Amino acid sequence: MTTDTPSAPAGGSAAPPSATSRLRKQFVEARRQEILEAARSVFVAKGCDAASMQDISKAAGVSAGNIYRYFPNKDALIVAVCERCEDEHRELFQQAADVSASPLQALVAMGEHAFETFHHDHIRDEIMLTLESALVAARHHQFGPMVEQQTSRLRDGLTDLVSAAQANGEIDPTIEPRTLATLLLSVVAGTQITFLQVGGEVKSDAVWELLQRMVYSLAPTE
Amino acid sequence: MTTDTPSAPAGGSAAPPSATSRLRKQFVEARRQEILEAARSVFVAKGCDAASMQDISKAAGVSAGNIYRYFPNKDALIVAVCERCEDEHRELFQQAADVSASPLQALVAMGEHAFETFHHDHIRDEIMLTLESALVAARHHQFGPMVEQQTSRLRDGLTDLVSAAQANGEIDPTIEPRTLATLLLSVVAGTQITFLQVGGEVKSDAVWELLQRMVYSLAPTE
Amino acid sequence: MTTDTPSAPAGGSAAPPSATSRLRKQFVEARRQEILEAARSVFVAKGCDAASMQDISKAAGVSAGNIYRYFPNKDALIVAVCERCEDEHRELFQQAADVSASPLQALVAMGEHAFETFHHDHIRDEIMLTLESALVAARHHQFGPMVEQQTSRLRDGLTDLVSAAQANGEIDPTIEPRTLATLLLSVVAGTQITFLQVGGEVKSDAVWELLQRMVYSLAPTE
Amino acid sequence: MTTDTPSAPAGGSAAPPSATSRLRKQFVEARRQEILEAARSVFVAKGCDAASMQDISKAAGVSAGNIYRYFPNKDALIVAVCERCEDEHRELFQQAADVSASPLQALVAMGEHAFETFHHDHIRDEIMLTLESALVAARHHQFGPMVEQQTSRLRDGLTDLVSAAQANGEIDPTIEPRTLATLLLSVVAGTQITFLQVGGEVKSDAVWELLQRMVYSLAPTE
DNA sequence: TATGAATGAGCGTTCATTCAT
DNA sequence: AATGAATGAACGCTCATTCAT
Repeated sequence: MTTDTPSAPAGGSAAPPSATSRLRKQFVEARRQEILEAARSVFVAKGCDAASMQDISKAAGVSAGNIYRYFPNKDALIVAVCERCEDEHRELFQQAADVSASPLQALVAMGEHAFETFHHDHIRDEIMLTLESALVAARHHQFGPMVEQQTSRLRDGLTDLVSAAQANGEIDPTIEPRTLATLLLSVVAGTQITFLQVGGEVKSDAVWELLQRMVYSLAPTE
Repeated sequence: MTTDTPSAPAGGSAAPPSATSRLRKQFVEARRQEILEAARSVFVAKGCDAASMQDISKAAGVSAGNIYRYFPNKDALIVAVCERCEDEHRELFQQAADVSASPLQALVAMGEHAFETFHHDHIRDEIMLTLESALVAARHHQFGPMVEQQTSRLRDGLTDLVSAAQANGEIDPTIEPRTLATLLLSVVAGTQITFLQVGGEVKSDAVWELLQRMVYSLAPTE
Repeated sequence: MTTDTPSAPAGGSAAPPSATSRLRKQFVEARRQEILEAARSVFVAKGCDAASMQDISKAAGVSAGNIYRYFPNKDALIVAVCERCEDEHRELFQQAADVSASPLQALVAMGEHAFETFHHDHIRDEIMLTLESALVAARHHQFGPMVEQQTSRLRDGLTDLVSAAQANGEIDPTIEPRTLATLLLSVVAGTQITFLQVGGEVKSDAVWELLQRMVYSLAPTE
Repeated sequence: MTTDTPSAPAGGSAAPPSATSRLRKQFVEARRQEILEAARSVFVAKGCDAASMQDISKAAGVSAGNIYRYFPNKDALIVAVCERCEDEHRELFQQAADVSASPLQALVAMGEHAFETFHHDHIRDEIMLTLESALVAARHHQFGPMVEQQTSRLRDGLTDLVSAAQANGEIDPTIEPRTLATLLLSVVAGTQITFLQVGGEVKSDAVWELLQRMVYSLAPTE
C-alpha cells in the first residue's frame, strides 16, 4: 500500500499528463482513487473524526493541500469513502445473485458471502467503518434527508429475491417478503456489531449455519 | 494543620451544616444529571468525538469550565452517558426475565421488550448512542472493558436462558446455546441498524413476529 | 464554638473572633500566617507559577475564596512569602552577629550558619524558593524598581562587619570592604546553585573549610 | 513590537523560500533561530512558565500554531533555549583553556572571561535565563539530565585543571581539587545572583581581583 | 500540478477570582 | 467569616484550509 506511480510505467517520477484532456482525466481519476483508498484506511484505523488530513496525505503520498484539488473538503472525502463502501457491498451481492440457480440459492449465496467476510483480516476495521458510515448518514438524515439510501436499494433487492423464492415455491408465500428481507439484512448487520463488541469470540459460521436452518424452516408447508 | 472533622458535633449550635450539606448534595447530584442529559443529547446529535465541551456546556446551561466540577474530563462524561444507557437496558431485560414462567417465555418477553422499544419516541437517538458507544469502545480499549463486559453479560444471560429452555424441552438440545443467543442478540442489534438506515419504514413488529416463528421452529423434533 | 479564649494563636485554626477588635486582629493575623505558611510550602513544592490557589487553600485548610480576605491576590501572596524568607535570613544572620566576640568571628559564625543549612532536610526546596524569589524581584525590578532591596541590607551588614574586622586588625585594611562582603555573599549563593544543579554530591563542608582558609589568608601582612 | 502587516515581515526575515530545497532548508533554520531568539527574550522577561506561546508567537512575528512546525511543544522550546545558552558558555570556556600556557593560567583565563561577561549588554537577561534554567531543571527531572550533565562537565573540567595545576606545583596539593573547582564555579554563579539582586552597583572586577588574590594564596608553601 | 508554510479558529482543560449563601 | 459553585479568560496544542511559490 505504499505510494507508487500508478499510471506512468515509464518516466522518472509522477509526471503530470500534459497531452490530451482525456489522459489528464484518467490521471486525475486515478489520483482521486489513490487518495480515496488512503483515506479509507486511515478512517478505518483512527475513525473519521480523529483522522487528520495530514494523516491521509501521508498515507496517500501527496501533500495535504493537494488533496483539495480532488475533494472540496474533508466531509466530501468521508462521504466518498462511505459511498465506495456501499458500492462494493452492492456489487458483491449482485455477483452472488448472478451465479445462483434459484432465488433461494441466491439468498443463501449472499449469506455465505456475508458471513465469509468475518474471516477477513481487517474485518473489525471494516465493521467500524460501516458503523461510522451509518452514523454519519443518520445524523445528516436527522436534519433533513440527504443521500439516496443505498441500504434501501439493497433491501429492495433482497425483497425481490424473497418474492421470487416464494413464487418458486421455496418459501412460504404467506410471509411478507420485505419483512424477511429486513430480518436477513439485520442478522448480518447485527452479527457485525456483536462481533465488534465481544471480539473474535463470536463463531460466525455457527450463527450462519443456524440462520440457514431457521430460513429453511420457512419452506411452504404442504 | 488540616481541617478538623466537619461532622456535626453534639449540641444544637452547629445545626446549619448538616441540613444545608444534605440539600447541597441533592443539588449537586441534580446538576450532575442535568449535565449528563445535555451531554447525551449533544453526543447523539453530533457524535461523541465531534461534540465539544462548549456544545455540552451550552446545552446544559452552565459554563464549560464548570462541567469539570462534576466530571473529571470529557472521556468520563462519555463513559457516564454510555453506562447510563447500558444500565437502563440491563434493568429492563432483567425485569422481563423475572416475570416469566419458563425460559422460553423469558426469551420471548425479552424480545417483546426489545422490539417494543422501536415505538419509543427517541428510539433513533437511543440507537445512535448505542452505535457511538460501540465505536468508542472498539476504538479506545480504555472504554473497551466496560462495553464488552456489559454486552458479554447480556449474551451470557441469554445463553443461560437458551440452555434452560433446552433443559426444559422447549428448544432442540442439539443447538449450541451460545450460538442461538448470539443470533438473537444480533437480530435485535441489526434491526436497530436497519431501522436507523431506512427510517421508520421498517415494520419492526412484523420482524419480531417472523423471528418468533423462526425460533419456535427450533422446538425439539419428537 | 465551645472554646472561648483564643489566646493561643498557633494551636491550629479553631475559634472565630468575637469580642474585641483587638482579639479579632490577633486572629486575623494568625490566620494570615497560617495561609502564608501553607503557600510557602506549596510554592516550594511546585513553584510559584504552577501552584494554584486551590493547592494553597487545601494546604491551609481554608476555602480558596477565603484566602482573598487576607491577601488581595496571588501575586501579593508570592511577595509576602518571599519577604518572609528574606526576613528569616536576616534575622538568623543578626543572631550570628550578636553572639560573636570579634567581627571576624561574627563573619565566620555567619558562614558556619549559612553552610549548615545545606544539611537541612528540605534545602533543595529552600534554594529553589530563594531563586524563584530572586527572579521575581529581578523581573519587577526590570520594569521599574519596586521593593526595598533586602539583599542590599544584608550586604551592608556584611560590609560593616568587614570594616570592623579591618579596624580590629583581623583583615588586611587595603581590601575594599564591600568587595569582600560581596564575594562572601556570592560564595554562599553560588554554592546553593551548584548544589541544586549537581545534586547532593557537593561537599559543602569542604567548600566552607576552603573558603575559611582563603579568608584567613587575607589577614594583614605585618 | 505590535503586530503589523504580515505580508511585509519587519526586521530580519525577508526572503521567502525559493526553489531549491537547499535554500528552503536555510530558510527553515533561519526561522527556527528567529523563534528561538523570540522565545529567549520572552522567557527572560516573563519567566519560562508564565511565558505563553502566544507571547512567543507575537515576539517572533508568526502565528502561535506555526511554532509547532519548528518545535514539537513548549518544553522543547525551553530546552532548546537553555541548551543554546549552555553551548555558548562551554564553547567560550573551552577557548579560554586552549590559549593558556599553564593550568593555573587557564583557570585565571576562564575567570577573566567569566567576569568579563558582567560588562555585556544583556548580562541581566543572561543571568535570569540561567536561573530559570536551573529552576526548570530542578523541578522537572525530565530536563534535569541536560543541565546536570552540562554543569557537571564544567565542574569536571575545572577539577581536572585544578589537579593539573597541583601537579604543576601551582596550587597546594593538599587541597581537594573538586572542592576548589566547586568553590570557583560557585563564586561565578553567586556573583551573578548578587549582581541580579543589587543591580549594577556590584563591582565585579574588584571581586575578581580579590578572588584571584585568594586563589594565589593557595600556592604551595615552600 | 503540487507543495508545505502559514493561519485562525477551535479543541479540552485549568485556574484566579467573584459572589450568593 | 467562610464557603464553594460558578465564571471567563487564558493556556498549550491541533488541524482543516488557504495560498504564494
